[in-house]
Formats: sequence, C-alpha cells, structure tokens
Amino acid sequence: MIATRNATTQAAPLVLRIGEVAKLTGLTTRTLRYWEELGLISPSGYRGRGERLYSSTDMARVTRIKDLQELLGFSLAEVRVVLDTEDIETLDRVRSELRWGDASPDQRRELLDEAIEANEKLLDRLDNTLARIGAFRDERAAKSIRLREARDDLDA
Amino acid sequence: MIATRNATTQAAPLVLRIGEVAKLTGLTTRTLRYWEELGLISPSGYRGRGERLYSSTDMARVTRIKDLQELLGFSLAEVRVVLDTEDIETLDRVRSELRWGDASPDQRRELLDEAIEANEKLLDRLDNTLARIGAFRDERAAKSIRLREARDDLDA
DNA sequence: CGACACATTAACGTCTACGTTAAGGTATAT
DNA sequence: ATATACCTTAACGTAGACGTTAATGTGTCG
Repeated sequence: MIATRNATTQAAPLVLRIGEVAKLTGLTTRTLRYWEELGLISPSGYRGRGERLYSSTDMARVTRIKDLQELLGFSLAEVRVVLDTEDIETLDRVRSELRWGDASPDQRRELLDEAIEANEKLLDRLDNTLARIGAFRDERAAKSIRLREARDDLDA
Repeated sequence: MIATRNATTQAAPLVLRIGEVAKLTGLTTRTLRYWEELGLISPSGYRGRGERLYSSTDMARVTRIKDLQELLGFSLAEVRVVLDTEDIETLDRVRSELRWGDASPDQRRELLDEAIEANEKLLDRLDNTLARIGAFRDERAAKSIRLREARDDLDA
C-alpha cells in the first residue's frame, strides 16, 4: 500500500511496457493488471492516457510475487502481507531519515520489531517447508534406487 | 475404539470413520469425499449402507495427497499422476508375481521404465524447488541480520 | 423410547485467480 | 490513409477445490 513517487534523475531507468514485462516474466498482461488491481504492484509511471511503464524495481517486485505464489504456494492475500513487511524491512526506509518521514524513535522501533518478528515467522516457515520437501525428496531418491534394482533384476 | 463386525484374527486393523480421519488430518469430511469422487482415494471398506471405513494405508494415502497438494503446490490432477506412478513403483507390485498378474516381461520393463522416468522427473522438480526455496531462505536470513543491526543502531 | 451424534447422497453456492471478449485509443510503418 | 501492433477500461465467464444446506439414515446412551 506504499506508493513510491520518485522523480530523481538516475541512470538509464529501464522502462518496460506491460507486454514486455509479461514476456519476460512468463505472466499475462491480465495477471499484471489484476495484481495491480489488488494493490500488490503499481507501475512507477504512466504515459499518455494510462499506458503503464514498469521500472526494474517494479520488475523485481513482480518476480517476487511470482516466486511467493508459485514457489511457496502463498495466496495473493498472504503475498500482500509478506510484501508489506518487506516494505518496512527495506533498509532504505529503515536507515534513511528521509523515508522514515516523521516517525518517532518509538514508532520506528515498533515497526522494526514487527518486521523482525514477521521475518522470523517466515524463516521458520521456510525451514519447515525445506525440511519436509527434503524428506520427501530423500524418500523419492531411495525409491529411485529400488526401482533401478528392480529393473536390473528383470534384466538378469 | 470401534469394533468391526469382521471377526478375523488379524492384528487390530485400525479402522476409522470419516470424521475421525478428518480430525486427524485437519481436512474436512467434504474434502475426503471430494477426493474420493475424483478417484484419488477409496476407503478400503464400507459398513452398513455406505459408511466409509479408512484403514491405516488409507490414512497414509490421504496424508500423502495433502502433502503433495500443500507442500508442493500440486493440483489434484497432478497428484493423481504422481499417485499412479507411485502405485506402479510399489515394490509389492514390482517384485511379486501375484500382483503383476499376466504382464509379460516386456510389459513389466516398460512399466518400470515409465515409473523410473516419472520418478526422475519428480526428483528433478524437487531439487529445483529445494534450491529456489533455499535461495529465498538465505536471502531472508541475511535480511534478518540486517534488521537486527538496524534495531541495534536505533538502541544506540 | 427419544435424544443426540454421527453418517449418507444430492445439489447448489462460493472464493480465488485469473481468461476472454468487447469497444475503443495511439503510435509506427507502408 | 489505412493497416498493424500495441495499449486501455469494463464486464462477463470459468476451472478448481471445496463450503453449505437439505433431507434422510443409523447406532448408542440414559
């Protein structure tokens, strides 16, 4: 829900149209617009009558969403939560006085603590998932061996 | 415990009704019936007018489906494929003449080869997934450290 | 015997995450 | 100037995976 309105003159901004983003990410334009509709992304620029322009950070956010969704099976609602805390976690916002705006030290501490806790929760979930998938993998690897043995038996 | 009408002298077969399976697995009865409707499971017994009875192997299959679905994000259609090859892979069927029925050696070899290939494919997918989640985890772990540093800075 | 807790099938409802037209605007090439 | 290839919003459609309700049956407890 944090919109970034940046007008700084950086080096070559890399601006993509929605179709290019779609091809690069393997998503559809419909999906990109849908995610925007949900407030998960917002292209950092528009041209003419509403033509979306995506920066490289926009791209990063898009692929992040895709990863969270496909890799970890998060619903878009869950993705939103992760992204929100991720916004807080961004060091630019954490360290830069400019972007912390008028937050008091106590407020900053609170936000940070929230972000830390959310991060730990996610880490735990990731480790848990890794362990379970790992176990499944090992099971499958063992089965693979037995299968080969069985075929060797057949060939003998 | 539930006494079956079956008076076999086997070692206590562990028979559960659908509600008990639901509680043990965290699923709903609706889900269990739905999976059965799709042909993913079939309780090994019925009592009276259609009351489902689940054995421990039924339970194993149920939790397996749940894992494939939740852990790996498989659709129920994909789950079906995995389970099908898993059935072939079962050593009982592979080694026992009884259960291979009238399959010729060539047919057995073919089935085995199919199963082996499917298994390798799944293994690759698992390794790929593990690697990507692992990378994500590492990213998060690094972020966790930076967050703690940021809080330390605030406290200082 | 009735209450209650559980089971059954059947059918319709719902949520998510998009897909798919429809109707039009804009920039570039021929 | 018109064709082509993009883009836009708006709105309706859909597949998957169940949720929910209705109408009914069955077994056990007090």
